[in-house]
Amino acid sequence: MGRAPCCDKANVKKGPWSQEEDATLKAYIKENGTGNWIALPQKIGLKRCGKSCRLRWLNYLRPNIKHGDFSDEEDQIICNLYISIGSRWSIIAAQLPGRTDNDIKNYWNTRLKKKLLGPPLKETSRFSSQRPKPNSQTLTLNSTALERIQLHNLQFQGINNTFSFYNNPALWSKLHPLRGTNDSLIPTKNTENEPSHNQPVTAGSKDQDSCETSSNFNLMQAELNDLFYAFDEEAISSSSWGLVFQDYETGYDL
DNA sequence: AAAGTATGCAACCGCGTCCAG
DNA sequence: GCTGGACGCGGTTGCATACTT
Repeated sequence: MGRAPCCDKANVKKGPWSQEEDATLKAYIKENGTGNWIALPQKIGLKRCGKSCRLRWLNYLRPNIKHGDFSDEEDQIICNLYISIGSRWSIIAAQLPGRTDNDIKNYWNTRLKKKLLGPPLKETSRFSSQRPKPNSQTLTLNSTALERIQLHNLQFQGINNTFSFYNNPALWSKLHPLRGTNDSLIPTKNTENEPSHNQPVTAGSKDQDSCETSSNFNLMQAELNDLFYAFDEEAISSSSWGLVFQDYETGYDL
């Protein structure tokens, strides 16, 4: 016995929304606000699933939704947060006013990932012939983990680049918007007695001109430690992980 | 110009979480 | 503490459009 369906699938319209449907939904919410999404379609005579109405409202109809190209700063924020917390799009979206999680997810999967990492890595003969093929679950976990490591590696390589994140203190506050709160989302290895590097980094909290490369390096090292602790223990310890770093351009092992 | 392929994005699906009863 | 309904989220699908051959 499974879960009861949220709506009568047979009598529900699917696919793109018409202007009339949009107008009906918008007018109702403007008048009454959002409430019970499941009951809403019946109230206003829409042959839509309540979840579909919610999605349409959140992603397109609600005020102040920003569509169109992402700025470089938004790219940077998405990239840094993806490294820090992975594919938690709703949290990432919360840091980008006007952007929706769906928008960011699509943007990442279709464009930003390619822009930063290059085209998808083809399976190498080494991987396919010498390593046990991971099951689909570990494959999914690994690809996300691997992307994050590769992105971190790119930032590492860019340490001497004036425009890189690590040499751009103005962006630091954007890296850890969740830090500085008591409910940090990123587990760290710090014990209570150890000095914590996991402190909020805020732009202007120190003399930006005095930020030497070495301190940036320390920051980066600390973040790399955090990164590994953020991964599933299973992902790190699994012998089936097949972790080989490869250059996306050349395909050579790093 | 037509067919095939790639890309981008809106929308759907299923599952985990939350919370009232 | 348990249960069921609703919500919220991330992954996936499907379609329209753009691009290539």
